[in-house]
Amino acid sequence: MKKIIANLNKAFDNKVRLGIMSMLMVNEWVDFKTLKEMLELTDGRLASHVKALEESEYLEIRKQFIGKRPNTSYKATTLGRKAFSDHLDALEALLRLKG
Amino acid sequence: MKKIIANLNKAFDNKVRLGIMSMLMVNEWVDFKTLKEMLELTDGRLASHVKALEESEYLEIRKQFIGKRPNTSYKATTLGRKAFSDHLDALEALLRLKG
DNA sequence: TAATTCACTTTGAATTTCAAAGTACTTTAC
DNA sequence: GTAAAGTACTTTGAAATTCAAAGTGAATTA
Repeated sequence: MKKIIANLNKAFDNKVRLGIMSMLMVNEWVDFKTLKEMLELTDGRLASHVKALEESEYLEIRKQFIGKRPNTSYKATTLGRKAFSDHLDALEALLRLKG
Repeated sequence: MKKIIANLNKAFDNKVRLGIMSMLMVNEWVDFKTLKEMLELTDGRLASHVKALEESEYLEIRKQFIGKRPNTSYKATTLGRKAFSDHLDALEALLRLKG
């Protein structure tokens, strides 16, 4: 009857990071602009959170040019997917106290 | 295709508060000591988070004596249940991007 | 009478979060 | 040809959050 909240990952206690990871669970690569628009964020706020996730090695970055314009995309790493999935399991377990 | 994370409630981005609310969704009244043990928290940490939830009017407090010992219990208010439930719906919606 | 229980409050430091502004380079519009 | 807009940041600094640790006070059991 222990470890009720211990398995919740601190990396995902923030809305923005939850949102980013959710998007990246569905779509392989999502670019900066799309994330920014979908999650309704400022540049700085998004940049800081992808940076945090990158430092945890939960996502990887690809920089390229589309035409002449820079384009930066993000993808969840295997580690990131695992961590997020574990977090969701922990959340579910928490709520399964209900049943 | 908007409001992906806007409906997530800031009050529940913290593990401890998630844990407290989860317990209170299942059990009408839960006392301080039980919460503390179940969630493996220090007195101060638990006290600060129940205080925050109380200030949001998400839970109510009942103080009584059991025998000669003080006993403090908490219960989710209707507002709290609604807020938590909405938060979970928002979480679900977020993850339903998947399907 | 000393230690323990219960439920806190206070303090202070560390961490986190965020808006705002700045950077740098490119491209499109006028 | 210059001004505005696009892309993807970084920096700065202030505010908010989080937490451990220690203190409080009243009662109780050893």
